[in-house]
Amino acid sequence: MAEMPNATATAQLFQRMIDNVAGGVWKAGEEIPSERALMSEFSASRLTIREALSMLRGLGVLDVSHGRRTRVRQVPSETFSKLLPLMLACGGQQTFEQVFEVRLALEVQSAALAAERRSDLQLQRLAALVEEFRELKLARRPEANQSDFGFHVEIARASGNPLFPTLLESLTAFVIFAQHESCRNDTQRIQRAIVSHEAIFDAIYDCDANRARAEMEAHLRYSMTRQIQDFDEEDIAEPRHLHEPLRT
Amino acid sequence: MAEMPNATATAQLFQRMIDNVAGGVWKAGEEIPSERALMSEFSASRLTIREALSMLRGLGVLDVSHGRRTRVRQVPSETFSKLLPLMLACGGQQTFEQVFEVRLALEVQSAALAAERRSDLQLQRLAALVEEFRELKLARRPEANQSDFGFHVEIARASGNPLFPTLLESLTAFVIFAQHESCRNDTQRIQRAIVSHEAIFDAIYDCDANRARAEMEAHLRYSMTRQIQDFDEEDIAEPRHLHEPLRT
DNA sequence: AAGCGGATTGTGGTAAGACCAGTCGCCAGA
DNA sequence: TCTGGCGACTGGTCTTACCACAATCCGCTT
Repeated sequence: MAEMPNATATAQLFQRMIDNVAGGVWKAGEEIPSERALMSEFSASRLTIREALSMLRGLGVLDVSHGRRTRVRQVPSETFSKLLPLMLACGGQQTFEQVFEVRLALEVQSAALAAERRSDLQLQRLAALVEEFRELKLARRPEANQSDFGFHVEIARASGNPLFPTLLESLTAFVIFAQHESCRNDTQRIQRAIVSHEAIFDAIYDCDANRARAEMEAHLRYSMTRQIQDFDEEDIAEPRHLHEPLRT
Repeated sequence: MAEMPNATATAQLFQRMIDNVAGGVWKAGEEIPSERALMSEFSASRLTIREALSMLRGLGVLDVSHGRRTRVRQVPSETFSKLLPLMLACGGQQTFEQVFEVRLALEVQSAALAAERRSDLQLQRLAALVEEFRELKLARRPEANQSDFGFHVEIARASGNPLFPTLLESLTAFVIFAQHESCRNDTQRIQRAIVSHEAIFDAIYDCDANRARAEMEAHLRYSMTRQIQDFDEEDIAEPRHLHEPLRT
């Protein structure tokens, strides 16, 4: 299938292992052979095996811990969270807006889908999150951002397409800590945020895809401009702190 | 910055190196110290250093080759391409439709942005791709699919946001080989595909974001339904071949 | 017979040392 | 001045050994 005779042994192994995962030979959630076993299977030294495994581990594909067998991760989505800051560090500037644009594309679509497909249970969860957000936000608690995030992810989940919440989580993990630094909490913004969430919820409640789309877009565009504005005001001197490592 | 005393030495090193990259200590495009030097800097054996470096390499952050010093990659965006198939393989039963839905979200948005931001050079390239696609498609050449793909990516590129082409390439690489299997080339479809491309191009030419959005959505929705239809007809028995390893 | 605890076995984690193979730069010879 | 080769880097790979952790099994105790 793939010929790469002039690549290093580690790189070849890495590729073969990727094929094993992508091709379903190593299934998600299951154990892969031990390093000693892989040595004979791939005819390589343990070091080389471990290097290739490390690359997989860096990608978040493998779940490897001391004493236990190594397993294939079920959902390596948080890799995006690790990767995005690095991409942004290596890439160019103006990346904050770029992430937001992608987020807009995904969320507008997922809101519309959620309006069409949401289950009653998901509706209940959304209602609870709207309420929680309102209370936290009015109390000016910092957890409001987390709740905000949860609301958006829950909508993505309600779209019925697991790719949306996965991608959204990765993108938002990058954005979220910037919020808690720079989000100014004047009364007007708080009100607007709460009302927006309610409007989005209502549209999904009514199964009105177009309204959900429009409300979500309005909500995101507003908060995007606000945050970029705050960001520019406060962090002109040192924009790099955007790239601090992310914690969950 | 980050305390993790009970993690493995490799994991700690990995994190510290990530911090170095994200924090700008190791700048993009520049060389990092040699492995022997890192040994004393981080007080670890070369093996441990190399494992951590391998993880970075797996993430596409480092450009390391034999004999030369290791450098920080400028744009590790293609990591997404490696990662997405793996995510899809690990995530479960993603279907064509789900991938297509995400693609729709991204492409509709990027078409609108392209209409607002496209440069003249990009417009020329798009015009050439429209023409190329028409000729290949009318001749029923299989390269038409590649050209089709190129047209869509070029639009994403014209959005001015590099995340769009990156994500789109990853998603489409996943879908594309299914096309050349199942794409039926009756005259009606060929005509419609060509006209759609031209309509999208015209909207971008006119800088009409709304029309670009609408045309792109119509185009994708149509081809999505057609392909899913063909797909279901032919491949009911074995939908998993979606997960075959991907080649460029 | 059933429950429990420690020894055994297997796993990944780390170390040190050695050698191979590319790459680059310096320096001597043409 | 140019050019070739030699040497000093670099990363790539292997070997061997030992440590730490986890699970498992077996024999002891109850």
